[in-house]
Amino acid sequence: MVARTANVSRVAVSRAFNPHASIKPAKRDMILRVAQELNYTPDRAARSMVTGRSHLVGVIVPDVCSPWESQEIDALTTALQAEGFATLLFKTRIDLSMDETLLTYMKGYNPDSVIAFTENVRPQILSRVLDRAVPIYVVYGDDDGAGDAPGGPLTDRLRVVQRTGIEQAVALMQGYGARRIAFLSGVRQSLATVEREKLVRRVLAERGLPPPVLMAGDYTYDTAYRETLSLFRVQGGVDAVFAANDVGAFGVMDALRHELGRRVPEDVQVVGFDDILQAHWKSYNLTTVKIDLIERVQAFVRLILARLRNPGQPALTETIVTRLVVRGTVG
Amino acid sequence: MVARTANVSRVAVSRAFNPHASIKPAKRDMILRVAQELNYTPDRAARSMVTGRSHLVGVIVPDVCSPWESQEIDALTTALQAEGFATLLFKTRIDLSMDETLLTYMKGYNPDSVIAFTENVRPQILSRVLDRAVPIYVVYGDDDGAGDAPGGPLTDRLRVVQRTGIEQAVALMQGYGARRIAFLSGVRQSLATVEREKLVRRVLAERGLPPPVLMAGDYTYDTAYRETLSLFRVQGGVDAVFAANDVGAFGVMDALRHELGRRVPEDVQVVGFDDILQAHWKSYNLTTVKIDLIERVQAFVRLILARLRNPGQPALTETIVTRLVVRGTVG
DNA sequence: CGTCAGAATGAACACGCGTTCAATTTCCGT
DNA sequence: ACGGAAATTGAACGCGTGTTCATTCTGACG
Repeated sequence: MVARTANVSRVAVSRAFNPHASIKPAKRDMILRVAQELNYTPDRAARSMVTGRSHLVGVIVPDVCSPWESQEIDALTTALQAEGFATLLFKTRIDLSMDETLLTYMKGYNPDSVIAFTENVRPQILSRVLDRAVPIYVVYGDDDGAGDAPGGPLTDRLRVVQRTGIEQAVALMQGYGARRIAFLSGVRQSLATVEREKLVRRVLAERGLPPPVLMAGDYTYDTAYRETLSLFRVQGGVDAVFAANDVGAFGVMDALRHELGRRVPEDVQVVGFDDILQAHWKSYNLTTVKIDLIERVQAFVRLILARLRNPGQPALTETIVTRLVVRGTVG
Repeated sequence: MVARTANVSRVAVSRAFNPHASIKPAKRDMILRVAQELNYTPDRAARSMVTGRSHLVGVIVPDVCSPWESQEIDALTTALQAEGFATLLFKTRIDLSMDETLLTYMKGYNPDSVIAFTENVRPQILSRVLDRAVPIYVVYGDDDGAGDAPGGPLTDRLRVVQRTGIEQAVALMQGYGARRIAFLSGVRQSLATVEREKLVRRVLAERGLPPPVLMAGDYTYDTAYRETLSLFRVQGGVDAVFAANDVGAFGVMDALRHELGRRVPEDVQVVGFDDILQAHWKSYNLTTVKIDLIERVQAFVRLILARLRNPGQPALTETIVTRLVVRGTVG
């Protein structure tokens, strides 16, 4: 024990490690020096029992492999680490089903906050299972459907405005002559993809274009590849494909180029969604709707810190806006 | 409190949640039912204080974005979750420098085990900072350099045999006529890449081939792209490129095809390392040396469980073997 | 030198749990 | 019905902290 070695009380050691505690500077320095020699660190578990702060942030993700999610986790972990938090990572099943067992399991670790990238879990469930942590919910719709009802569960929100980027994308495609546009969806259960499809349909209608040809994807490369083959072998006249994510767009492009003999963008235009790092790889050079990762992660951190600073305050909302990044797959 | 609601002692509640405890089945069921209604879960922090088990596994990674690492984290998290552990994720700086501050920081969470994918941190440091957890160290060399000295720090090891896959790769390239082979390295500080380069040099010599032309990479696409341009614009006669990782191989291929007008594999052969999910994408269809992710993760979990079952036992070692996956970038 | 406010100190307590141990109950065989 | 072994129970304790509160020390001012 550090206290005995330094000939001080155990309380003094505690104070030495807490910046706001009242202790004589010389004494603090001495204790910290002894602690370092003894390789002592305050036990976070014991500390969290008395402070009620675990300094853990639970992150629930369906698929860490996905470039978009891994890049988000990377940025988030970096940002959290800078603020003194650690990332506690959990995985749901690939179909986005959020097992209530998993939430109960996570609750045991007493995270200070929870971020669920699995959009299909209702905030009601999240709030019911977790007691102390206020979950952060990512909202894609204009109507958020998260149940703002007073007396309802307290949930902070990050709203992603998808309409801006989608409008720019459709305008660009139309400007280069696209008329018959297909939409490759993501996993059906994903609220993000449902909203993307709805917006694409709406924007196309507003611009006097026919409704989108629907392709049933699941965010993966392989499914996008197969769907593209079966669509273009049967149906002609599709000028452009709007994919619900970048990886899906890659699958579309590879099927078009390497199996169907079509050129991108000369024969078929392709637009993706997310702007993952791979989107600028020369083999794809993808024009895509960007969700700014830095902005998004900073918004998460702001929400977490604000909520922890004042746990009782009403629901918080941050908003980020998408925009089109123009590269080489349109026009 | 559950105990009061169910009219039992607090001890009974504890026993109800511990499978090996002695309690009448009917009583346990009743308590668990009441607990569920009250949304009660044993606090892991409090539990870890008395059991000495946190059920946390610290994972230290330089770059979650990298496909290889994200895929490994994904598989590892799934496997750990199945065994009742949670992944505690930490990020080092991109240059692989393992900050001792980070380790001290992590120590506070009291992880049951630590896996460091940052290969340049010496086990001595890892062991000195962490007290309870026995770290797992990934070893790529034939001579492991981890300091097996008795009295040295206790460290479990996962040995990756890289020679097998490298021999197969070189044999295949040579079989298709390659003679002058370049090697694109990874980050200089990475022990994995140092060993890969050493082995490539050795295998080339054994097969009567000239030593490799060295390209200084850092595992990223962009650097690989640039290095390829500067190499092939100056020096002719390079038949093939052996990249230290798949993403680097992608950069090489894109530079060759989209900027230098060379065909792969007709003009230049390319081989990668890792076999990430993207390696089978049609734009690349990369022939690569596979490190089997499932085997690797299972080995990690075996090491963790074995060590926890018997904390005092001598150092454990698991071994996995690489092999070539033949696709379309050679021959 | 005396006084008093503010800073510094340490004893006691609580956080929520698993475990030990002695006391009590249950169960089986006769 | 009885004895004894086995199963079950609950009080007390400790894990390593931060915090409260009463006490002691420090230093400045009159």
